[in-house]
Amino acid sequence: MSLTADASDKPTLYKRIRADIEKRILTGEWPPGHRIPFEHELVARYGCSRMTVNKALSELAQADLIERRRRAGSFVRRPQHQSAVLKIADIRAEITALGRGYGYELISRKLRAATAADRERLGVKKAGKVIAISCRHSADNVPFAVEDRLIDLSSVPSAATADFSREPPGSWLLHHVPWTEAEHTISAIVADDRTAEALDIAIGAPCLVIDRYTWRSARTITAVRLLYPGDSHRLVARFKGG
Amino acid sequence: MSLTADASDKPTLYKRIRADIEKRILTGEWPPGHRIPFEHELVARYGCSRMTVNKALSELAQADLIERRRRAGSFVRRPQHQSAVLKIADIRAEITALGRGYGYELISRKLRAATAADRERLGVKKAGKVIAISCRHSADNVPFAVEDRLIDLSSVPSAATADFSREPPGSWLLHHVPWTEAEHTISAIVADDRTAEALDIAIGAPCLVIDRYTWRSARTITAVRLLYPGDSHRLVARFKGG
DNA sequence: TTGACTTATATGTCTAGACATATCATCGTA
DNA sequence: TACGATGATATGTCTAGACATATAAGTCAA
Repeated sequence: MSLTADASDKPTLYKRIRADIEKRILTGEWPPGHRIPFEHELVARYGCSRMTVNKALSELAQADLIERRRRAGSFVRRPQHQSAVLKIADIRAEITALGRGYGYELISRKLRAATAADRERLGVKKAGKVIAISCRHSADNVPFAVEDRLIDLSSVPSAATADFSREPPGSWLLHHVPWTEAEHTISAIVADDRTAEALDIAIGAPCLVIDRYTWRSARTITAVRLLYPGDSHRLVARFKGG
Repeated sequence: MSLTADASDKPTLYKRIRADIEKRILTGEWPPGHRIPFEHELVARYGCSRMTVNKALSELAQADLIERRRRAGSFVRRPQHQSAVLKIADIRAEITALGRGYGYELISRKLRAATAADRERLGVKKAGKVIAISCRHSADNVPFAVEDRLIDLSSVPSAATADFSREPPGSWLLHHVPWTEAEHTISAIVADDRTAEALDIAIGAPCLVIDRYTWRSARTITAVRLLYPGDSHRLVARFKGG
């Protein structure tokens, strides 16, 4: 081992302890189930107080890399049964990150009393007003995605006066509604005639579908369906863990 | 406000402080940009030491709910530009979670010297041996997904003797390779004749594609492509945050 | 063999201090 | 006006203790 207690340290001590342990886990030197040295052992090894070691281990536990059990010790966790994490980026950010020009076009915007279908889609019972928006995002003037969105005006009244002909509703909401929870569903369909025309692809071509349903504190905000050309668009996720 | 300092406490103090603040942020009472009370103010309010308050705030910062700036204070963060986190579950776990019977069937298994295409797919330069596996997962005897996998034997030599006719390679790898990193790409295609037959769907039907590329400490382990019937399969993600 | 009780122990939380460090605000100077 | 030095301040890290609590493991009795 080389858990040296000194070293010319840029990072603080607890970070170094955390990094040391993390490295051993990630390289497989300490496999899942392996017992990590007790706090008092690490205290002796690094020559610091227990609180410092505890902070390092607590953060590793919070990151699900280790599991801490009273009286037993700390153990390397088995990879989270093969689940992974995928990051879905904002469309504008995604296009900009690709170094391509972002374009936005409002297709339609309707303010109406919520129909039964609208209420079902938003998961609300009470009738109220909604805004239905249809728009298109493009990259270098090539259709990138079409968006079909419903906003619950009783949750976001200020959306009634927002100008969605210039700003995409997703960006607007992001800046006007603070913290949210959301549920995403990803699926695939083949393009019908309307979709094919909007995305400038062939009828029957594959499309990636993202349905996002957003709320805040049990209050529905918006439901959106994004359609991407399936053969050209890709969602990429990199993750560390199990 | 009702930041009461006492109360019949099941949870510990720092957890209660953290929950109090989190609630205010999530409900929008403290919007993005809002300055959270200084540590010394919270110390006074809760009647505890600074370390206790610090622990609560540190965890909120780690969860990206707040941002801490020296000398300035702690602030509610603006939602992470509309990125989200999606959990992709293991196929067997996914099917079992749905309360359906999991079925597995090995279609082919070939051990061979890596071809140029294999090396490209695995992202390795050196020639070596690989295992190519094709298999199918089903739910209640209905095809659920087809899997096409490549395992780098120089990284996982023991895979050569594994019995993939009984155990899915994904599960086997999970139990024999500790911690990994991975990259996922999700896209959509339409079924060609071979895929259509394997999944028992029509040619031209939409399919969801997940390409997963897994490595450990810069060492390639496996590359896998999963094909799901796109109209029936869904990836669902729930998340909290921006 | 099984079940109930006891004990040792590692983690969980907390304190009342300490010094370090980044940075905002102010004041003085060129 | 612009720039540079200075001090105030909030967070960042750390200490050397403390008591609480869950639980593995051992002990003893039914």
